[in-house]
Amino acid sequence: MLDTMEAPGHSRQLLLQLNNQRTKGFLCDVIIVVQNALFRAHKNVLAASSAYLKSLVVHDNLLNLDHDMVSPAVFRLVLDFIYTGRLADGPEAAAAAAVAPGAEPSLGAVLAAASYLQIPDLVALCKKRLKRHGKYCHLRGGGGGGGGYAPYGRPGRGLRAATPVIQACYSSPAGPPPPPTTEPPSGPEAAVNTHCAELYASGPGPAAALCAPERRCSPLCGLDLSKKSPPGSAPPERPPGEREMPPRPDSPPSAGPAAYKEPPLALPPLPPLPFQKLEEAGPPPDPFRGGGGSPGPEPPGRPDGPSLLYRWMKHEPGLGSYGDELGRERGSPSERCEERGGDTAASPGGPPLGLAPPPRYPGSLDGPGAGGDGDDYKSSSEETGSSEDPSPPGGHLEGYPCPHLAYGEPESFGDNLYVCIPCGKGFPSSEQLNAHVEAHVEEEEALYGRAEAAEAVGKVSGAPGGLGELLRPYRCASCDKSYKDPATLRQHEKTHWLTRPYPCTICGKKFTQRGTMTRHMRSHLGLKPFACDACGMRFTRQYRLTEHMRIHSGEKPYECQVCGGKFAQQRNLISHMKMHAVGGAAGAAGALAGLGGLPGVPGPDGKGKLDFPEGVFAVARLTAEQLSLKQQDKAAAAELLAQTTHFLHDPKVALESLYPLAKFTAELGLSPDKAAEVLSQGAHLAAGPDGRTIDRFSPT
DNA sequence: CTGGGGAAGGGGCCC
DNA sequence: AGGGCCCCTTCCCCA
Repeated sequence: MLDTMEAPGHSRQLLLQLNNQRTKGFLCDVIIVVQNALFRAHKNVLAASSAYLKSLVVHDNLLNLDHDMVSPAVFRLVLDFIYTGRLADGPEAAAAAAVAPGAEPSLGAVLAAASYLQIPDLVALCKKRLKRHGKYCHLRGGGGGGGGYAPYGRPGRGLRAATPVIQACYSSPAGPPPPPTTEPPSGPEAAVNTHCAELYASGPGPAAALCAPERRCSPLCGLDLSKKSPPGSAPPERPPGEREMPPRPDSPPSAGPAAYKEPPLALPPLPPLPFQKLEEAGPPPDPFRGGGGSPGPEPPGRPDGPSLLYRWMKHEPGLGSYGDELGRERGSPSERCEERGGDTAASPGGPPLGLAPPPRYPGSLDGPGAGGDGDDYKSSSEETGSSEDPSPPGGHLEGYPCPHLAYGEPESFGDNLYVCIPCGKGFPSSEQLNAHVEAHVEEEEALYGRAEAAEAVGKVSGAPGGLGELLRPYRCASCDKSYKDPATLRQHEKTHWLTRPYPCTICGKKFTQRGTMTRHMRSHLGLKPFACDACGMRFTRQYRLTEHMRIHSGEKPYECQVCGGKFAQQRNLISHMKMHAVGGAAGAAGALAGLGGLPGVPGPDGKGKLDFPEGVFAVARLTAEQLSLKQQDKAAAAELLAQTTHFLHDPKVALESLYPLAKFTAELGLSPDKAAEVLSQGAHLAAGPDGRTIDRFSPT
């Protein structure tokens, strides 16, 4: 039997590694949202440290802490304590204050947070320190009124006016917070980015300023995904008596996204509200903060959402600095990777550097909304496996210019630490990567040069393409699609890239367009700037709100041409038509085609009225002629055939599905028999001599 | 249990 | 960058 032996310092070393990984975001599987700050951490570590967090991480990958209970600055200290066992003091706190004046958290606030989060060790530590300062008794004895913790006003370093809830929190450490007695912090302390593992949503305070690149607060910082609420889309006023929505005494403070959801009556048990604070922190005014409880006007000089987002994009390693900025910022990936390269010490026990396959997306970080998109992930990985993938054998990160972008931890690239996003090739030096990127730029220029040349030729000679070519002169070399302007073409061409240039920093999913990525990020963060005036429901997109408003107006502009059913959403009409298609392909085809005949209702291709191939009309004419129909029936027959677009592709199906056409043919004035005759003859004509369907007819 | 409808979330892509 | 629209998908409710 082996004697039990203990490696000295093992636990400390382990904690060191965990903290190291946290600061790099490596294997972080949970995001904690505190007001407008986001912290990344490990569920296991949180669960092992805090009973409260343990209860939350089981269910969510995104936790929202009540910032009345924990300010971002305080939570940073708490998180540091969890991962180090030390409570920052002295220089660190002073540094925090220097960076964000007023952000220096008070010991009382830390104690309150520790109590709130149920971290006994930290509670004990705070108490001990407070006693040492002779202040603990004050805290305990404080009154309930606002500013009741005046004893901590500004007693000294590390102690400043704390959050209004210290006392209440302290008195009920395990419970959820009572309603705040004063304004929640909205000042600079609301956004203190002092750690690498944080990123920020928008909000008052100098979050963006704190994220200056020189602070090297990457990988995550300065994220603003808020969005201006459109005029007239302001969140609705709540009914009297509901203006304040204090945390429910029986629920964790993160509960309650439905807090702004009307009506309160039929509400199911309130699900957690992971993002409410983020929404509040965003530009749109939120009446749910209460009339008198609004955060107040934004501090002057605060960067607006887009600019903040822009800055984040610009400074974020690997994020958004590619694509259009391919040439301009191509040095960035190198620098990032240099930084990352230095991180390799973070995993000394790990495998030696070597080409490793790209990491799978951390499933636990899929976050809300990722569920239905598994195929996207699949396709993404399929890209990697594509035969056209220029990646070297063994593969390397596709679209991971600098792996700490998403995960913070160095990946294994072998010597090729410098990775080109578009093609995924790795290079051993930034210079080589730059040279390679240069080639991409030249390719682009050559491409657009060709497009312009082609345009010029087309204009002069009236070459193939005619009007279309003139209207959309910028043609994609990969798929022959053409566009009006080079920017759109450039945008489109990214869809052909093997690697997508815009990865999500939370889940790693990659996108071809920055806008899509930021929209995706909003879904992670639950930012829903578009509110329905009628019911208060909020949406991530204006279009969704427009769609939603039809529920209230009763407008159902989309009508089924088969059964007359009306729909408020076009997508539901389309799915409805598929149901018809199950029962009769021709009927569905006719009905779908019929959409094209409805003003304002786009056809199944979604591009407006259908453009029937001239061949269809040719068949219709021939059919009508051969059947010797009456003149008006000829027109009806032609219309019938024209509407039945599937006819040309599968006449057999069309013939077998005549019945669903009955309604339509009746409207045309054709008897079912006559309609069947028309279709039958049309099918005969539409089929080639060998029985195959003729897809294209030349106009006669 | 199943199918259909209503409503909504999310991604792609063009303008 | 943002808006808009299309498509796919999911969830929920109800018959």
